[in-house]
Amino acid sequence: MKLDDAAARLEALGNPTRLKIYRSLVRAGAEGMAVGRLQAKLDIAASTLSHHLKSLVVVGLVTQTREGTTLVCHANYPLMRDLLGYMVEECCAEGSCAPVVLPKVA
Amino acid sequence: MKLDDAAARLEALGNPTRLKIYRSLVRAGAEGMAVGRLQAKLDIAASTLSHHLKSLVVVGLVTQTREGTTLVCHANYPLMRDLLGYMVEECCAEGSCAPVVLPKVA
DNA sequence: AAGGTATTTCTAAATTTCTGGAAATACAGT
DNA sequence: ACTGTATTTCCAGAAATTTAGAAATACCTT
Repeated sequence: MKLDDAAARLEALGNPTRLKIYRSLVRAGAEGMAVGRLQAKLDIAASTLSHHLKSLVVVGLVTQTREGTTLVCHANYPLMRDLLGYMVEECCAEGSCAPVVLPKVA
Repeated sequence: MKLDDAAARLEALGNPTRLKIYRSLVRAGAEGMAVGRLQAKLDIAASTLSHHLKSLVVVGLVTQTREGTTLVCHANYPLMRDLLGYMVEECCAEGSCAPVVLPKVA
């Protein structure tokens, strides 16, 4: 991962509302969560949520799949893993925040 | 760590210039790096650098110690560890980005 | 095609961020 | 006290973000 990409992803997560969105999607697990349910849960305007979701989708942290009229959102776990891996590799010193072990996905 | 604090720290790192600053400080290791050297290395205006450093200091990711007229900056490793720990705990699902092992500092 | 639900896009206003020149401050040495 | 180096603060402008109402679009059902 390039530094600029990492920064863009950190920026996407660096907003309380978007971090809540992302966390909700992580907790929703593999089945994900529809935009509408996300909106009810977080109690924000639909257009506002849509903008925030777009920010997360653009940087790849969230993916969306249509199911009829509803759009289901999913946290992109592998990308988060890569991002955390980048942070550990580039922004941690041995013996302080590292060693952080990031095992390969089976 | 609270969600709002995590978001604030991610936002601080979510800017290419600030991420470069932080990475430089990590690589500088325990002795840290003076603001002046950082400025020469990154080739940005002194006032711009000062603003970015302040952002990092405010959220606790960077600490500063005076040595005569020069200000030496240090990456706050334990806080980065906490931040990564938060991300793993709150924003990772078992078996996907987790398991990420964050051993305690000795 | 008509109607209903889900979501996005348009538009806009308030706020914040980013940048850096200029001036001010901090500290050391003479 | 004066000079010089290091850094911050003041100021300002351009650009981007955040928010959300209103209108538009997408899709399903009948």
